[in-house]
Amino acid sequence: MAHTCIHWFRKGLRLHDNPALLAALRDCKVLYPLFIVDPDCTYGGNNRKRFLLGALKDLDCSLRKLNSRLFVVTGKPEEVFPKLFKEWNVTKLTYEYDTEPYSLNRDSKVTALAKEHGVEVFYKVSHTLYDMDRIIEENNGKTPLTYKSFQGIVKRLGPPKKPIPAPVLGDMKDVKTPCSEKHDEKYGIPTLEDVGVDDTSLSEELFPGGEQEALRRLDEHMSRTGWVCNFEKPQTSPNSLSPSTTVLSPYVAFGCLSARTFWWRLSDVYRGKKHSDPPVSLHGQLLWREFFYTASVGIPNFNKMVGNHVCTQVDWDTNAEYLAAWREARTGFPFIDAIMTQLRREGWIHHLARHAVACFLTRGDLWISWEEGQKVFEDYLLDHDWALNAGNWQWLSASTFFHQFYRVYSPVAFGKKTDKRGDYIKKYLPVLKKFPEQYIYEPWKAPLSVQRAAGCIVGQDYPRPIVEHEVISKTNIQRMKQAYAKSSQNKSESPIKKTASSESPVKNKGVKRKMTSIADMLVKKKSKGEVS
DNA sequence: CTAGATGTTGCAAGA
DNA sequence: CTCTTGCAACATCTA
Repeated sequence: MAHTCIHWFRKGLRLHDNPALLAALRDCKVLYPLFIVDPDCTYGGNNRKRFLLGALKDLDCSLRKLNSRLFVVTGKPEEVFPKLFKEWNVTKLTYEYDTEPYSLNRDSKVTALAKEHGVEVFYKVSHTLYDMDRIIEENNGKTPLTYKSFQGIVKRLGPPKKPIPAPVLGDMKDVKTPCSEKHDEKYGIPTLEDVGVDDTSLSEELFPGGEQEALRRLDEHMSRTGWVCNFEKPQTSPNSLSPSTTVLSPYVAFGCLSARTFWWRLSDVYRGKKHSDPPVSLHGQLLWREFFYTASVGIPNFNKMVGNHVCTQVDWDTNAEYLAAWREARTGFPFIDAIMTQLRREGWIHHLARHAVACFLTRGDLWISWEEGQKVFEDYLLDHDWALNAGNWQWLSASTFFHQFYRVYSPVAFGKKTDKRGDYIKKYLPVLKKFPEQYIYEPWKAPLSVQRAAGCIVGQDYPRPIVEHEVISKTNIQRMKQAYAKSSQNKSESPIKKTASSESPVKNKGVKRKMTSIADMLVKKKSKGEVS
């Protein structure tokens, strides 16, 4: 059977370990590699858009080497596809499975349209190490809520699948991509300007998008054998002047780098050597990703507090002033403001730096909902990932997964552990550059003479702290205590209404797997047996 | 059922 | 400088 096939790139912006693409090549004579610029997707802020366009350019470049091209079309997928199905006489559509609610909904619509047009749909799980549904199934339909239990499940499932190689010219000998003279005009990759980005507002591109860049960086890191084997996440620094971790996360988030490729390359490095283990190792980091992905599939309303059964309900304040000060790096706490500056400028901050600012925004100081922080990170983080962002915000706000709310990060003390001199602060907040070490984390404590000598008066040139951390963090711990007390009271008074099972609803806080989604019902049947 | 250990990454003070 | 301890104190898992 020789199909005319569209391979739809969404995430998974790569040729290596792309089983749906390879499946398309196996039985088609005509291939259209497609990316749709979907107006319903924001693609985040300017840095994320630049990364995406870079990844698309790289993809097009790699496809050219296979005598093919990338077709970029703007519009809602459910409007784009019917036109393309007809225009190109399409008989098959392939894509990588995506578990985000928006994607599931979109894909179910597109699948229905494909059916109407007699187009066969085929997809594969390759964004994650495992099929999330399989993990939940292995756990008797319950979503694991601790890393330990998750590890146990994964151990029973065995190591993830090995990645498959990228297609080579030989795979293309019976496949053509019809390209007109006007390809660039009609289907070219949009410019930054096209997607509404003023490129003069962007700073230096530290992490260029694309599969080639991803694989180059992977090679670079994997050659540091000792470093990889000894890697322990909590020992890495949130405020080093250059990243203390791999920063491969943006590449994994966009699918420029396959998680399975990353996993097995790590296994190669580990082989025969003593090495660190999950949760702190690099393998452990990939498993954290799987953990949050699984939770995002199993827990309804995962990116919200209300309607999220595992999330502690907290009476967060609405405070536009505080939120803006946090987002715009003017809280008056240099460590917090430096981190937020790095985030906005460069699109990446260290995991522990995320902890510091997330705790500060929510349970630690400002008492603002983690959902607000989630939105800001969605805009700024190059490695933004729906499931990980929601999961980590719940963790840091001590709403879900993590419960030791009395452990509060200090916006002053935490950074000192790894950067006593405040070099990181001085890099991102040059206005404080001349402050002596003694006051760099709390410039408001410096005598006026010292402030004058540093050429920076607190209250004029740099903001005064918006809260008194020592006081407010103690108040907030009490507020958290109340929220916890209230939520455990609610749980014992009104047990969750799915009492069909014999388990106690209090103990069995882990949600039962939600009903099979519409997308599953429509799509999943087709590739049963292909997926796991 | 209870008691104790554990949980990727807290802080401050003191030995 | 590294390690321990008290601080106030959560849910979850295991014995």
